[in-house]
Amino acid sequence: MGDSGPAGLDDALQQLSTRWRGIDLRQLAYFAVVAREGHFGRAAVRLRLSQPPLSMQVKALESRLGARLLDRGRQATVPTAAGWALLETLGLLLPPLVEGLEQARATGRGERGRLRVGFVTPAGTSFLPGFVRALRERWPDIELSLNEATSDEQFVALADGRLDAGFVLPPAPDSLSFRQVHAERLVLAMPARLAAAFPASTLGAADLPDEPLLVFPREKAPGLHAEILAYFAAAGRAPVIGQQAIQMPTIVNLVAAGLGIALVPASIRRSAGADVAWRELDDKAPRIRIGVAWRPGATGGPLDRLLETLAQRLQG
Amino acid sequence: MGDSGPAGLDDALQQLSTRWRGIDLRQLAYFAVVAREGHFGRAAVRLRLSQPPLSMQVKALESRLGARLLDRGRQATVPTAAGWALLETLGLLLPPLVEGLEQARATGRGERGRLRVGFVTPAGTSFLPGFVRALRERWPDIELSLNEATSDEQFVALADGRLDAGFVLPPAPDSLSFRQVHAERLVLAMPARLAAAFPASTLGAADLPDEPLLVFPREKAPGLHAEILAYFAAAGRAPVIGQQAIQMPTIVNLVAAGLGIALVPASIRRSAGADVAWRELDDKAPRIRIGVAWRPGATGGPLDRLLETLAQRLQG
DNA sequence: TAAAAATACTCCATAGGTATTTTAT
DNA sequence: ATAAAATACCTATGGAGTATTTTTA
Repeated sequence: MGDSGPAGLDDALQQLSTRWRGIDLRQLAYFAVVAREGHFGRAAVRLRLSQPPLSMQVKALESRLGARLLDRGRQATVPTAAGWALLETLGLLLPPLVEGLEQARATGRGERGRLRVGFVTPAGTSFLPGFVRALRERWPDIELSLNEATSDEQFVALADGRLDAGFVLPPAPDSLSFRQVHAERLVLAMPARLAAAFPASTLGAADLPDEPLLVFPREKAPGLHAEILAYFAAAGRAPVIGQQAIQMPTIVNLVAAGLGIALVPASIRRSAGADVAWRELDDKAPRIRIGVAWRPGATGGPLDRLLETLAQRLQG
Repeated sequence: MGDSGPAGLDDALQQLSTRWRGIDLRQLAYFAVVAREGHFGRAAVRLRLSQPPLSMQVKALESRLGARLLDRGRQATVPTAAGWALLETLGLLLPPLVEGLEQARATGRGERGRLRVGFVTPAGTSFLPGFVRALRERWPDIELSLNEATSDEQFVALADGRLDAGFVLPPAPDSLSFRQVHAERLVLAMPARLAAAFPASTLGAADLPDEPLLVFPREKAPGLHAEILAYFAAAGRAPVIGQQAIQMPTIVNLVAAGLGIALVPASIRRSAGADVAWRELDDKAPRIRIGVAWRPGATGGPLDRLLETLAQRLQG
């Protein structure tokens, strides 16, 4: 037998299967109820059984323990010294035991446990905070560990089992399950010096400033990369690709520094300064899509509760 | 149901008899052994039963808990998250539970508990220290509370249930059980100024100095009082009764102060100074007898162990 | 003597045994 | 292909029920 785990457990198991063979929770609970009621008959009612079997079970417990536990009197049935001792033990141990059973059940249903969740920056600035709050409220015993990472990093971590779920940009590899959970329009970020030259509040692909385009590296977000370039191409344009950056805030900072323009999620505007001017884009502009990815075989735990809560929020 | 005792116990009992009905220690132990072995077959051997019933019991536990506890694999059977959670609970709670069963049994056999014991001064200076040491060594879980008191005070306390056993001077009331455990010869204590006049090392009742006799009050120790006077009477003497005192050391001090002579237990000599001279007494001298008294109905607990240990010391 | 618990006896649910099949690597 | 666990089926222990007796204040 292994030597991990609590040292006393093996001993206790040994004792339970030899010396205390036959003593079970039912008998202990029966005794405890009689002791607290001080009356076999009322205890039997409480336990939903008739009095004789209750007497017999308590007697069996006394016999197996080798000690009389109750003093049967005409007016009252009171614990003996041994009975008080046992009652004290039970009072200390049965509540946490019941709690432990409940926790095991909750863990089995995925209502308790640890979830390692990755997310890309745009998720962190848009729907994720609200979702995390909702999940914590619904399942307070699920412990979340959140880690910001790019989509491709998350795909590897998911495949390795270092991550349970990831909020990523599509497309996800075929080996992973994926479900879209969020879509957000893109807006144009341009250096403030261009604001006067582009007064319109909404621009189309044809109207955009002829500046270097700052984008995510293709390999980090192939989907988004391709969609943005397709938007330009549809208007017959092939923008110069400027500096690449793997964080949305970095891209906005580069725009502020005047290095080019960028199409970024609308939610990023909050965190930008006055050096950046913003314009809406027309309906043909791509939307940034975020979804959750997970290993198909990893369900059955807290991940199910996450997906379930996610689905409920999408409907509601 | 009463409101005394641990608040959570009633809840736990309720849960055990409804929600977790049917879950018993046997099933929990079976699961724990399988989890620790990582193998149904070996666990079955360890538990002295065949593999199928073990599988069925674990399955029944899983079903009642509503959670799968073990991942059955070709090479190894490992706990699921729920299994680990339950195993942790069991590791924490089963050892103290087994301990509690053992303590209840020990309490029932009187091998554990509190004993309130009274004793008269001569007992405290003679055999009691050794006996207490022996009792503590044999039954370390019996907690002794020792109180010095006169015999008649102890008789009242024993009858009232404020004392479990008392080391007293006979005779004990008929309502109490009594067994003699110690007898000790008496010696003569006389003021040092008389030493030269009584050079013999052993004296008889007829030879004793004609000084006031210092004794216990008759009502505090009627047996001893009567025996001492009978010793004098047998030699045709009727000594003057001097100052009375209810403590042996006090009597010896009075002798030292020159107020008279006294017949006291030999063991008291250790605690006396140089102002007292000692003489042995002849064979007709009474002996001080000390015995243990107890309420006849109070047996069945640690008192039995005390009487038993006492009996063993008298034999050995 | 009357309330409370213990005993007598019956029934059936279920724990455990043996033989066999299914599963998973 | 093979070890491991699950399933099928049987037997018997013992838990729970009703009726009754014994105990005790």
